[in-house]
Amino acid sequence: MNDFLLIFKALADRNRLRIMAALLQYDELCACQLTELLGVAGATSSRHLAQLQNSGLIQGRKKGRWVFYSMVEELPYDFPLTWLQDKLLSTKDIVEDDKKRLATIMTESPENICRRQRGEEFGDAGEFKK
Amino acid sequence: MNDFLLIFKALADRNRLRIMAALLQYDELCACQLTELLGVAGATSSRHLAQLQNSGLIQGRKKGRWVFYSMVEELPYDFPLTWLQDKLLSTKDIVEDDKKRLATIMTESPENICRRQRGEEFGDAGEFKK
DNA sequence: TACATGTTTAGCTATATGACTAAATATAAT
DNA sequence: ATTATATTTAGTCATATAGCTAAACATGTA
Repeated sequence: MNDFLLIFKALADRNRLRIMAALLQYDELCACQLTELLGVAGATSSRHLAQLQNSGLIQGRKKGRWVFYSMVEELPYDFPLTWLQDKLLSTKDIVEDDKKRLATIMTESPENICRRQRGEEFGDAGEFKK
Repeated sequence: MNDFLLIFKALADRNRLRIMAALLQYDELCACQLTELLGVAGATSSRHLAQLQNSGLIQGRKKGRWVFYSMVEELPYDFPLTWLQDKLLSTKDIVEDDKKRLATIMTESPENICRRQRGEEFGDAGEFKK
């Protein structure tokens, strides 16, 4: 298949761009933190992460039960990450709200995030529109 | 809506990347030449061109009955066109065959291409209308 | 061992996308 | 004006994609 095309397909989704923006701000984030950021089901966020990983842009590092994701250092096709970072982080409608959400998420332990996600699997406080 | 995302969506399709590659090799190409290159229905290629144009990467110039497409000079979000050109034109499975096809197409007049396309609307072999 | 927990995979559904044909539009030629 | 022609839009269909829940997997803990 076509690796070059995979890069654009990986970036052609709003939630995956949000993941990229998050990983461009923090060296490493675990799956549950990114799930919390996106506000989607864990399975959904996992699929997005798999697609980004498959494109060669991000990598996952397993540490016990957690998987920490980060940008790949040696990017495929010399992908211009600096440009992406510059534009992504200054594009309001994608990451502005996420910056605050991320800051909050980083103050919590992954354990607490995961615990809350488990608890919220069914009916949280109605904040589940989509 | 999100313009930045539109760029990646525009590039997340093999046929649209083929169009980009073609326009990175030739200053201007008319719709029928690009249709001929892709080997799809004229309507299909027209929709791809519209999407690329809507993303801000290419532009169309009307000249009589023909519409000539070309890259936009002032690209949105400082899109790194040099990088795209470099990688796209050296990625075999996308453009290698197209380079020869394009060279052939350029030896013909748009009129002939359009005439053949009309004739080939139904079944390409043997259907010699007029 | 058994259980708990973080993540992924499987299976499903709704929407988005890309392909086609036919009709509509815009412009040139007669 | 009428016809021809290049392109776009409308309408349809099949496939791809993104979301969900539930089950499976992998690993830590009792």
